[in-house]
Amino acid sequence: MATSPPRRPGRRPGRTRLAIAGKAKPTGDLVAQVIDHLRKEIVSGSYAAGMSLPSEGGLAESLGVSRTVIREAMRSLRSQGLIIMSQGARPRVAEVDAGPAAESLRLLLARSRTSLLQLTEVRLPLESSIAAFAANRATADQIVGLQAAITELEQAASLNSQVAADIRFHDLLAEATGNPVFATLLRAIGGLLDASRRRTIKAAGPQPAIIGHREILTAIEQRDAKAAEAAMRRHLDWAAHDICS
Amino acid sequence: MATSPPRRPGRRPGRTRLAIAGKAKPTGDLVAQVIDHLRKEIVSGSYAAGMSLPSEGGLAESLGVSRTVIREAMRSLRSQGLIIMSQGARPRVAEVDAGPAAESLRLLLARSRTSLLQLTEVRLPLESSIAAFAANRATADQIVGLQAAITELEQAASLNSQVAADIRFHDLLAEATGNPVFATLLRAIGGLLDASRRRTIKAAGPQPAIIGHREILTAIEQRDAKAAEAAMRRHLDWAAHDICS
DNA sequence: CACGGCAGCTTATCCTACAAGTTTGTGGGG
DNA sequence: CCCCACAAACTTGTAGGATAAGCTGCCGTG
Repeated sequence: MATSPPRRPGRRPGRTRLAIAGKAKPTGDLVAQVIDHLRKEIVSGSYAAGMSLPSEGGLAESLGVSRTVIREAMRSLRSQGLIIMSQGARPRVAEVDAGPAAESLRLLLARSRTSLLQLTEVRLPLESSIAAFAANRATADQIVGLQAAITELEQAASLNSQVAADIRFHDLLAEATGNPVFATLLRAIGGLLDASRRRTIKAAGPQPAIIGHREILTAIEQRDAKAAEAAMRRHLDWAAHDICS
Repeated sequence: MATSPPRRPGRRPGRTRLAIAGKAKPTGDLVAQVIDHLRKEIVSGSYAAGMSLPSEGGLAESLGVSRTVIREAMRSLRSQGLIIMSQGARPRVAEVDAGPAAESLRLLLARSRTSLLQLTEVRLPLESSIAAFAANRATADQIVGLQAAITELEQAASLNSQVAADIRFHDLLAEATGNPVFATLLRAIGGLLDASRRRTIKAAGPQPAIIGHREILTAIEQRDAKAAEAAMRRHLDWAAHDICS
């Protein structure tokens, strides 16, 4: 009727495209396109961590889709740990965090009924390599930090603080490799082993862990990668033995 | 006006709760509650894999929320790989698959600006262990599959199919460990190394890969874990050498 | 300058409508 | 009886508008 056609609601006919998408994307799934678009912007760094994203309304207008589509895309990105949303505030780009990946792994493992034993199997070679690399690369500061983590474990009174100190030592070790991939994978797997760690320390006390950590650190101080790896293997074998039995 | 109050739109006042949720959940986030609810049903097996879920409308009514909320929850579950949706069809519970978890890890690694060298450093101990475990556990069928993957690589004409066959061999190997955690981590890391694989095979041709794969498979057929691990180490060292230089 | 309050913006939820796809039931023909 | 075509019913995908609740920053007051 009017000069501008009133464009009734409902799915737009034909091949709808994002205003942004220069390349032809023959998929009819607008939400998926928006997810891809925003994810690329975030991963590439166009939207830096901590930065505020445009509002839903703004994105809807600039991408030429409805707010419904934007909201669904946002919900997906949020569940992937890429953005943080709270009512009233504009969505912000989340800091890089291994949490969502660990959660995703946890979900998978829960559904496929994987055992702690299987996690331990993966952890063993991973942490062994971590120990070896750390022996070659740990800086003096990092060695001091590792020492501090051992002291923390020695002086920890509660089970909670003991477990925390144990985790801290292993995290610092992964950091000392200078390779963030190790730290990431370790945290993803390690997060699933928290309950097991707890049980182990509760049953045997912190002493075995303290001894194991000391052996590992000694090998690292001597820059002996093989010894560090062997010490880590012994340390984890002890923990694994406790799981199986 | 009517006997039933017309319940105006907008956020419901006070503490809204899901009709289902028996336990008090003081969160005001309806979508999160629906996600939790459905996720529990799926993980616990109340909704078996392959089964159809109720329609959005049905869920909305039975949970006492609007279809908008259901849709956003579904979108989140979909991005976590728990359900599969397509227009017109009711959503179905997805089979257990490591894809989404691997994708999540891949996303994390992509954001943390890791180099190829760092990825290779992690890949080495991971794949070495995979080879060792596979040597101990591969079934006859899996060994046949590995053989087929090598043949596929030998007969592959295009670079694309060569790379695909290479990836396939490593994936099958990870599967042969019987431990899905290995497969998941490998796929997450491997996905980031595709470009590198491509370069390596393009530069050196498929022959070195074929030889490496054959050595690994031979060790596995002989159930020699140490030999399999060593063969994998040589195979990857060759590839890594190509990256660095 | 410090601080409280208000206005505007933004998200969270609800609703309705319609397009486009799938599933299902029905009827006819073999 | 079985099988296929076809239509009706159902379901998801998208648009758009409305209201409630929460956050942010600006401004005025002390």
